[in-house]
Amino acid sequence: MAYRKTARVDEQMAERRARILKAARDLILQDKFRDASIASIADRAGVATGTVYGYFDSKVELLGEVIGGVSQRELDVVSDIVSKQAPTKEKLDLAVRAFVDRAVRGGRLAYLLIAEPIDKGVAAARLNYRKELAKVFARLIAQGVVLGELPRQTSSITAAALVGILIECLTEALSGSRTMKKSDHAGFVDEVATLCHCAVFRLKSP
Amino acid sequence: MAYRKTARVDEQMAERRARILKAARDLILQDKFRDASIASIADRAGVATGTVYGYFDSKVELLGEVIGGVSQRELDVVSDIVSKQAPTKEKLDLAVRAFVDRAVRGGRLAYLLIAEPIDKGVAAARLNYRKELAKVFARLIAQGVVLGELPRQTSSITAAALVGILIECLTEALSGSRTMKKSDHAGFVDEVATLCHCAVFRLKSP
Amino acid sequence: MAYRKTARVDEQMAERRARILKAARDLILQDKFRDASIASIADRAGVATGTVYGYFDSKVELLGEVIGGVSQRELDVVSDIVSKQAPTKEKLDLAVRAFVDRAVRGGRLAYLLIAEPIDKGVAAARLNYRKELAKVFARLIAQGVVLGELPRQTSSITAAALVGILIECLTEALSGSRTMKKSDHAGFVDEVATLCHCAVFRLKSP
Amino acid sequence: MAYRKTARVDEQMAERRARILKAARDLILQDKFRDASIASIADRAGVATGTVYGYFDSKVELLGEVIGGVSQRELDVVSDIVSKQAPTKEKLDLAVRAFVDRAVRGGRLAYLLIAEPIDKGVAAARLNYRKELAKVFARLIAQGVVLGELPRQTSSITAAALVGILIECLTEALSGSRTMKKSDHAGFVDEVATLCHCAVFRLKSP
DNA sequence: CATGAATGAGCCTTCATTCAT
DNA sequence: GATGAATGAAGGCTCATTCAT
Repeated sequence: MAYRKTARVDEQMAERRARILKAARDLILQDKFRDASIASIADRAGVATGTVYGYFDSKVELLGEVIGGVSQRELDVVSDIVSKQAPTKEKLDLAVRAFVDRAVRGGRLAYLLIAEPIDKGVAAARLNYRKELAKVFARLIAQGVVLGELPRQTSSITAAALVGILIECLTEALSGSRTMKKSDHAGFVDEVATLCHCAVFRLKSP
Repeated sequence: MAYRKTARVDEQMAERRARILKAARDLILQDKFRDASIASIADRAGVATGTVYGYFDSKVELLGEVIGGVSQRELDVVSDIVSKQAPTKEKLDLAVRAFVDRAVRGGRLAYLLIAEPIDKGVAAARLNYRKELAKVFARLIAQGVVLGELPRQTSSITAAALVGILIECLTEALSGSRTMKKSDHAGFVDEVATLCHCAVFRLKSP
Repeated sequence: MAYRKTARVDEQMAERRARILKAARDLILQDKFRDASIASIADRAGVATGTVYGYFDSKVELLGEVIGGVSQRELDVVSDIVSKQAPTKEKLDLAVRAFVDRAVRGGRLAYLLIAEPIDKGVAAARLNYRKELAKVFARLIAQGVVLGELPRQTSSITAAALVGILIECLTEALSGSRTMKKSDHAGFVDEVATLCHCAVFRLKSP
Repeated sequence: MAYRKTARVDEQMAERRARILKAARDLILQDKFRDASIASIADRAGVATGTVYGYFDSKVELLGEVIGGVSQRELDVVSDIVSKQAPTKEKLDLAVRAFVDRAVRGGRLAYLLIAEPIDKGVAAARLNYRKELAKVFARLIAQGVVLGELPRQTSSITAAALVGILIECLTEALSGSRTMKKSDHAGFVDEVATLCHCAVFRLKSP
């Protein structure tokens, strides 16, 4: 019985943890960072403010985990594609399209990871996300170079450029409250994919 | 005598204004945005807190001017180059190199314009900076397309991509406290310039 | 147990709320309005400044409730008397005497409602109090006129005059720190009652 | 020459003093007390903030003199009437009508002396005004009693009542932004005069 | 004596964090 | 472990007063 009780308690706690994280995520997405006070988060999660501190050491840690959580999924998707067996060119194209697609569908989520005013300690999580994303791309590029599929280049720089292209184009596209039409969407994705392709292959005009 | 007195006072006030701006800039660069309280800024500038309000209407305005001041110079430099009479390819190359050069020399200043946690009201100034920069590039690209020097493309998207490339590569390069060696510097600028070139000319590998 | 705990907590909170209100009232009565800063009030109530905001949304609301609380009781007393079935003359006499009596017993409290320097937002509560009191009297007078017990007159003007008589006489009597002797008290109440009577019946000397 | 220079300087200073007082009065009348900062007053008077302190020791003293100045004229008018040789009944009527008339014409001026939120130190001036006004009436009443023209009464109480009637009726009439029509005006003055008459003669209905 | 920029104490309010229950 | 009221430091801003020029 002790076992079952503990298990149930663990379950409850896990669920509570998740509820708090979700509440934080929701608030950040809806109301901008600045309104995501511990009080609001707790309220939305249906727990007491003090309870939050039973699951997270500080606000910074909580928000950091929110960013981290959101980021990880994006990273995983891209990372999975990169890990596949396929020509570099194809993998890049797939990865970029997947990323853009998710971001556009996710709406303001991309914005959150990029441009939103943000709490001091949380900035680290955000920067880390970019760094990780760049790492994944850097791996793909380095592979491509070694395999002779790509020209020589500093993979970290190109990777950063890819992240920059993705982020800035997405921010530009998503920053307004306007939603993209389906037709626009396809064209947009194509252009961004082209830009990334060109950045990686670096064919210069004479 | 009245004249000299006024002149001297004006001088002093201008200097004080500059001191306050510099104090704000320094604090932002060193200690992150969040520590740039009016009290700290005033303290660092060697004035009383109330004095700050004699020169700026609010904290947002002050920080906005810090960003704006830094931004404008960059924008002017790039804008001037774009306005010249020369082939698009050349102008782009010059503009990109000038921008990167200034950013690298400016040290962590570029970082300020890009990735730093930031006050709500100040975010506007920062976003505005990116938008303005993108506008300048968009103008250049649109011209190039009309003149037949560039392939058809959505100038606003490419422009955003250029901003992304510049900002992200610079952030990557400057984010650490490490300073770049001179030899690295040249190579770095070359690569970024190449990336921008490729983004604009969009030559795709078969 | 949960019940008792909650009950006890509620009790404590109610007591704290009362303590804060009392602290505010005391400060206002003793030290004039302007010294009733949130800090002083909190200090006097033995709580932290932030605590005040757990019970009141803003300073204006707190001070408003101080005034309102005091006022409402007075209004209720007078209003109840006016609502009774009795000759106008008698009801007026009772109401006036009740009001004066309470004010004299309440010490300098009446002063608070009348003449004390006051915070912008709170002024509304005070003016409102006078207006409400005047309304009650106006109702009584209008009734009296309709019933033929009083001569024709503009009830709102007479009502205002009654409020003026009450307030000014009370202020005069209470403004000093001196307390009224019992014998004086009776005479004072009689005179004020007479004044109100005359104002309402308006018998002019030839 | 020394003499003339001094005289001219004195003249200038007197004028400046007057300008500052007028500026303060105007601001108080137009913008409510709270907006009458030393800076605004100085600005409106066309002098530097520091200059104000050459003519008044403190803000409290300045505002006090504003109230005092306004009050004195009212007091003088009433006092003059009371000092005349005439039946008490007549003098009271004249005094009351003069006071009400001036107040109604003066617009918000009466309100200023009565109900406006007010600075700590200035309250004294305001209370003093009421006290002085009451004194004048008390003198009239005491005379009337001695002369056998009025019934026995506590002159200070009746005097306070008169002040209350005047102030409250005027506040009621002037508090709105509405201006009184000429016909209303006459009726209003008549009623207030009647109320004061009745308060003083105290003829009670059986 | 006039000037007006500088001063800095003081105000209201917010909110991450703690801790008695 | 959950609760949520209490805490109090910190923040942005105002303004009466001072003083070097």
